Amino acid sequence: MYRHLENRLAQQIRGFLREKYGVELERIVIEQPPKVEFGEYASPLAFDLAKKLRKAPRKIAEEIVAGIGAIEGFQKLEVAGAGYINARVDRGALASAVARDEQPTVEKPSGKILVEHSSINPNKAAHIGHLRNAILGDTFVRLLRFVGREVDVQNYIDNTGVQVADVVVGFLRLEKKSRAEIEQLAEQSRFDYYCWDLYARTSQWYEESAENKKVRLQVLHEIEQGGNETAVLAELISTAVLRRHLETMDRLDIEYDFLPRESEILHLHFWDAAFTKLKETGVLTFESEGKNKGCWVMRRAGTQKTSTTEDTESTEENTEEDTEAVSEEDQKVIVRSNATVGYVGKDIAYHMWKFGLLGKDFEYRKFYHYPVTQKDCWVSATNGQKEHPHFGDVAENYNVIDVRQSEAQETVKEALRDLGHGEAADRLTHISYGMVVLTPRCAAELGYKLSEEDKTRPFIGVSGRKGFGVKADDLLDALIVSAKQEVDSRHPEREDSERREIAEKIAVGALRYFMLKYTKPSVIAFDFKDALSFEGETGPYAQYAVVRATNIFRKGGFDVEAFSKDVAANLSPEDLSRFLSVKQADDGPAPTTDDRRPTTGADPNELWELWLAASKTAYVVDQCIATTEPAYLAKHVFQLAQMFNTFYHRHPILTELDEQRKKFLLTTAAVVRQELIRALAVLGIEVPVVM
RNA sequence: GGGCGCGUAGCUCAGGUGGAUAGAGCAUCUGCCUUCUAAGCAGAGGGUCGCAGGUUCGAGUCCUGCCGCGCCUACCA
Repeated sequence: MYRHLENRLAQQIRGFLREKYGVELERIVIEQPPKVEFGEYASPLAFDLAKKLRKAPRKIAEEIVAGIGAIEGFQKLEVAGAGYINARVDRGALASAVARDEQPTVEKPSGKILVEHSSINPNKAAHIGHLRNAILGDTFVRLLRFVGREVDVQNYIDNTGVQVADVVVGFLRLEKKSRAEIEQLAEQSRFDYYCWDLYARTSQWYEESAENKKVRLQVLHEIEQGGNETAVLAELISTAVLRRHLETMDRLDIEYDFLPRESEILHLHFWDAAFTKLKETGVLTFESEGKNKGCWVMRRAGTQKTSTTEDTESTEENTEEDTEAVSEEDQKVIVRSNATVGYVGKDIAYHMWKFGLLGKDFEYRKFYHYPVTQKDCWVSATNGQKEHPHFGDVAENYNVIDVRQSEAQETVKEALRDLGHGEAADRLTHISYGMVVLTPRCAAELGYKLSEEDKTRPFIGVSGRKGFGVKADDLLDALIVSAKQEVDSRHPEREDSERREIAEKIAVGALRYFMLKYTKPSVIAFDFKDALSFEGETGPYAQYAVVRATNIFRKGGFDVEAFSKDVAANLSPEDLSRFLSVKQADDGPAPTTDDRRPTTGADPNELWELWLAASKTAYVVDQCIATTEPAYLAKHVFQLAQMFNTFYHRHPILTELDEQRKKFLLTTAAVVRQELIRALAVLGIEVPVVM
């Protein structure tokens, strides 16, 4: 609603400027005033116009305000300071729209969106770094679905890489396990933990001798080739670990639709198809000498083309070596001299498939059934089921991958562009985010021995290879234990199973919020103290605000859901306006409020701020999508909860004597509660019945 | 060397396309549970926004140069 009004205001101003001054501004800058006393919107555009029109800003602002006329939904415009134009909305009308839950229809682009996230190597337990990825990705999916987009969630599984080979080596060489024994272990509830340790041990074992490292290459080769016992073991292990990852993420309400695996990219010859096209179009060039002799290489993303095919006429600058050559520095090897393709190459093929440009498709079979939502997650296969959903062929693609992959992502885009699919490249977005690292203190708490060098560092990187890191399930378990203690002491009368369920929701709320409150570029220095906190800017804080709102209704003998279903029925826009508008008492000082007993003379602005914040959710969601930054919504949820808590303290509702006012306060609580529940759901956070 | 990112309160972080008095949380200190649950509220202290220039009515925000930190820069995935 808030967004809607802003657009209307901007349009109106634009039209007026065109008519009155003949000026066309590409952007009408509208911002949110620092205080609600200044109105709901403010524009400094008179300052910009001052130069163009050679008039004082204040004068321009006055002319605009005087000449623009009435705007639907707005009370008036006014000039402030040296030339600000402040706009005041019709509070009753906006509040009424919020209460009616009016969502102005906005046209949305058509086409399916593919969000790829998680992509955890299936050779060990998921850790906190993977949590950030999955939570960021899942929240982005929820944001898109909130605005009505159709989304497919994919989780790319690299099941043929060295990481998997390492665990296979561990089982065969270090543990000397038989296939039957491995099968039995794979049945264990936390097989991924077993692999975590084994992977670290194997990595260490490689350091012992060059001989050991050779084993790794041999095993890797066998896996890639397929059709042998080693490949079967790799499949067995990676599938079991993958299943564990899905279980772990399901604990956080994170689901996937499709799991494309590298083994199928290989066996269904995706690369061959891509390679042909890449050669035809000259995207890849063969190096016949130099450092990369015998390789097929590509120009590194971001580097300049040295030769130009058409548009420019820089022939005079062409020197002999310049013809099609890319300097070695700027080369990215795609196909190695031994004719094997690197990971970027496979990624290019995969992305061609995503946009329906490869001319090939996976085969599919059901892999995992989500017990709660009853949905199925599909996996790629070489001979799949006949009936399956249609994946791929999407209009847009967002990849959630940490910042270290930025260059590789750019290379993929560059390849698409050079293949002549510029529009696909433009619709491929890398959602890049910073690493989750351990503070030295945290690493010490976990019992890791730090090298002298590490001790001087500000933080320690998580490393699966070294076994450094906090496992996702461990963190979640710790959060549940901590929440459970609190729930036990607060609600001893409830069943243990119910208390457990409540604790789980709190734990998930805490964890998801923790990962979302940092903006993407920020490196998260993980610390148990912060992550395990349920106070202040946390998920449980917002959940608690909702529970409190619910309690008002319960104690008052109202049915919240029934009341919330038709909140608007309680009050007319005029009633709302009466409670939310400041009496036009000529610019005197704002009435001072007594914090203790403000029941009668409350500041309408303070209540209005709460309603206004509640109206901004859709606006914030749009912003999150446009900037691929879910943290804004997390921030918004916290601010709304914070304002609600203040409101809650300042206005005892059930003891309110004025019936009309009581109804208004209840309506306020219902509206904010509803809005918080909705916004929390977009963050993937549910609210428990009690806390 | 090149590319990307970061540097704001003791700590962890917000500060959309330059705008009104730079904000939260944690930690510290002081109050508030016979009240709709204190996972809360009210208040206090705490800032040369890394440094130096520049652009202009106006810079935490934009430009340049430094300083410090991280990541990427493999015929590993």
